[in-house]
Amino acid sequence: MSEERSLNFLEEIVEENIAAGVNGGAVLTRFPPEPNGYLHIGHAKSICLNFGLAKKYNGKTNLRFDDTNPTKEDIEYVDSIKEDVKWLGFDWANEFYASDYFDKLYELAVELIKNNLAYVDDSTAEEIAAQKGTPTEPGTPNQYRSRSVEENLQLFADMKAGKYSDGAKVLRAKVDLASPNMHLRDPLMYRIKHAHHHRTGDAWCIYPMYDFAHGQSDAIEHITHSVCTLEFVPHRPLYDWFIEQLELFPSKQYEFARLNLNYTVMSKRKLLQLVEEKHVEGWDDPRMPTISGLRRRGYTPASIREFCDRIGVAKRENMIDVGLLEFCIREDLNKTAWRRMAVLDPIKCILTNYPEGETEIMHGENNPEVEDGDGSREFPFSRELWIEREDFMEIPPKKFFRLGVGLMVRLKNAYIIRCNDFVKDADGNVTEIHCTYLPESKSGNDTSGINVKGTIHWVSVPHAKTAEVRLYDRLFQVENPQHEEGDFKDYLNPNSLQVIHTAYIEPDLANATPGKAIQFMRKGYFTLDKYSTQDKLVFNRTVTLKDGWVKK
RNA sequence: UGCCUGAUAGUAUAAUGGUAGUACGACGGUUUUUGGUACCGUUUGUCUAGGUUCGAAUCCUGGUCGGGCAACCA
Repeated sequence: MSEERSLNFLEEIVEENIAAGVNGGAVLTRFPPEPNGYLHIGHAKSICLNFGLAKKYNGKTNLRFDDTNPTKEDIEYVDSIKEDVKWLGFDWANEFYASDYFDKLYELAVELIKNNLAYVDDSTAEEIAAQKGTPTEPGTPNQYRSRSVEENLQLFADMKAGKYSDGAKVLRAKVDLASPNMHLRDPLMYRIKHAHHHRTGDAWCIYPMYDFAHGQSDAIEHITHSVCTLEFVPHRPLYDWFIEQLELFPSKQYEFARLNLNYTVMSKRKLLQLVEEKHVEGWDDPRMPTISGLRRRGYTPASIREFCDRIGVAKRENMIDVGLLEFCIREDLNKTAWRRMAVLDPIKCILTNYPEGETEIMHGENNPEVEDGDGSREFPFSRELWIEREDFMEIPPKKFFRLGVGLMVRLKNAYIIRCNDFVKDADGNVTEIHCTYLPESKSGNDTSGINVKGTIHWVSVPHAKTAEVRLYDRLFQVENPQHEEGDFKDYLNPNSLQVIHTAYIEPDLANATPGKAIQFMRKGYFTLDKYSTQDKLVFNRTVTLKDGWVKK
């Protein structure tokens, strides 16, 4: 806990409420996803907020599925959402579904009809839209608005009984057709949908709308602080209206600005499109901003929570730089990831003065950030090594602390070598580098007295294992694809995935497991892909290391 | 141009009438067997015009700019 950290506006509201004794000082929040897609980093902000607020003030949080539209929802999404929330590290007090309340909601609707505050309307969707007027012109009542309570009661019962086809009738709240707030112009409460629901099956053919389900569900559960995003601000008067008319538990709605991350999209509709049109592998493609994508990419729950904490909460529209997310994962992984060596773009380096056929065992600590190195591992050294192609230059510029003819570097956890020569093929590509090693410079008992600026990673040729390595870059080429002209998909980054089919890795890496982060020294943080096999290891790059080396 | 809502360094976020601060970024340096990490330093800001006040990022008025609202979606 950082001392003297100032409160965000939601915490201020909660503290004021507690001080004033509202609801006896209780704090009960909820996280209310619709099970129509996978959770993304924006949901993580909401999850951290709702669970965090409750935890801070000794309250609880319910997980409630807002499952009032059976045609878009599926049990697959329910399962993934539960998995993701748990993975993020949160436990809900209760698992509820808006569909649990269908009977109760029906009763409440009947109550409104009895109080002459709701009516059955036979108009088509188009007619209703036209009769609602425009933002500058008031709506006009139709003939159905004045139906008697008895008739409405009967018609609504008939709607429930399945006497009408989809779209034939709706139930509307009788609020104010002239309201400057469009949401108050007799909003729909129920529509007819002869559709199978993933939980209630075929028990219902009428389903409540968001505005007549969400607030009522909050009230039924005695949610004290119903936290949602800014686009629901205009719904709040209606949220309050229903609760007042029905004299329910006084849940209150508060709104914050949703998370926007640059170089990606966050709307479920757009993410669904990317999946369906195969621009990505699936919801858990490591380039996706989904929780499952981030998990597969190698992000940790702690790093995502830290990110949500750092971005703060306010009511102002924001665009967070993805660099902050990357900072959070680097910060976490630097302290936990074991260091290993892997050569992604190999070139052969031959130590001409090292005996052929000889092998030495070298040692390296798992993580220098941890006391005693978090243990160590062994790896073989020999005459022929794979090194990174970019660690050699034919004509090295000033301050190039790597290899070039006449230059010396330290091989990590091994010897200092000097580059003497190199071999080119017919096309002018460098194919081999010839070096000599300094026998007295071995790591651990270096008596050479020589200091070199650069240290490079390497893997012994005869001992190396191979793996496929996937390098990910931002999904889009522009900061805000949604804001650009035309189709957002026109702005996809064609190089968001680079596959390296054969990278050479040190033998110990055969023991990698998905979710366990590894730092390929000098290259970045990686994790084994969830679909990797023993026969073909696949590593995903979570994030690069910060690179302070600027080429000129 | 009806209603709602917001505006503080490049990006976020504090300061709640009393010294505009913090983080990320960028730039420079020290340390380093990762050009990583760590540490140190530098950098840049109150949308605008008035008003109230000893004093305004904060309160008031006008303007400007951004976001949202007219789904039988949530």
